[in-house]
Amino acid sequence: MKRPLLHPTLDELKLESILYALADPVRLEIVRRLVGGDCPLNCSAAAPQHLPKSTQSHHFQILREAGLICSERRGTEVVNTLRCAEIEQRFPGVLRAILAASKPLVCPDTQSDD
Amino acid sequence: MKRPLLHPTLDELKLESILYALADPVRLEIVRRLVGGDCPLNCSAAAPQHLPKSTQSHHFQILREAGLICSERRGTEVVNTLRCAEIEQRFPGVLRAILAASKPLVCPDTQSDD
DNA sequence: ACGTAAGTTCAAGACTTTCGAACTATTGAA
DNA sequence: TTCAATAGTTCGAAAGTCTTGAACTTACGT
Repeated sequence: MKRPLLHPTLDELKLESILYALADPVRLEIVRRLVGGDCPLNCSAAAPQHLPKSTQSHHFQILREAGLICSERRGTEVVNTLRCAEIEQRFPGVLRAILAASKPLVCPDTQSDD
Repeated sequence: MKRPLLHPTLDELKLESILYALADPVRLEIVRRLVGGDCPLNCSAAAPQHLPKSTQSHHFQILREAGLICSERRGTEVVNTLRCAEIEQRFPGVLRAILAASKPLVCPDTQSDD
């Protein structure tokens, strides 16, 4: 039995849930892939390869319920988009800064190496 | 037996750990109190009242190990400061945006935009 | 030395996460 | 329409994390 895909409204977004959702490396990677491309991705395409499907489903539920992504059933798949603008409106700068920080672009002359 | 208070270096900071630490309402509140005042606070003063001490200790450990706070023993207490500048250096804008978003300030025009 | 105050450690129960197995729903082909 | 394949969901169990009371440590003041 598939439940409807529920999305919180702008009002219902909680900063803590968003941070929690982004605190997991797998979920952060999913979000990065969604922000990267312009077109919506299905779950398997947005998730890292070889992630068990049950785990994948769990991660997407957390992202959706935190309000980070919008998921729509399209036939047999679920296509996902980042709720970028809404989150930016509610929590200005947060998602942007996190996404910027999440890519430690290895620029050997600007970064001190480890 | 009390273990030494270990702090990650700048290099060792992980974005995920920082987000995870801030994703808990109690810990976010602690961080807010630390950023609010200029002087370091001991654990009991920084934590919400009536929080069991074992829970408090656990939360401070998570904050410290994520690199968000610096804790120093001062006699019988542990005084804590936010590692604001360091985190800003490593993950620009992240902590600032989260703190700004965490308090829906009554005067929205006083917020500096990034 | 004693009592007090501030934190820490430990252990147990509650809760969460992960993942295989079984399941559902939609599509496309025969 | 029936069948197989595909994309996700649900369930259940094992492993892990969180919360908290109780017992402990450490430092301070008297």
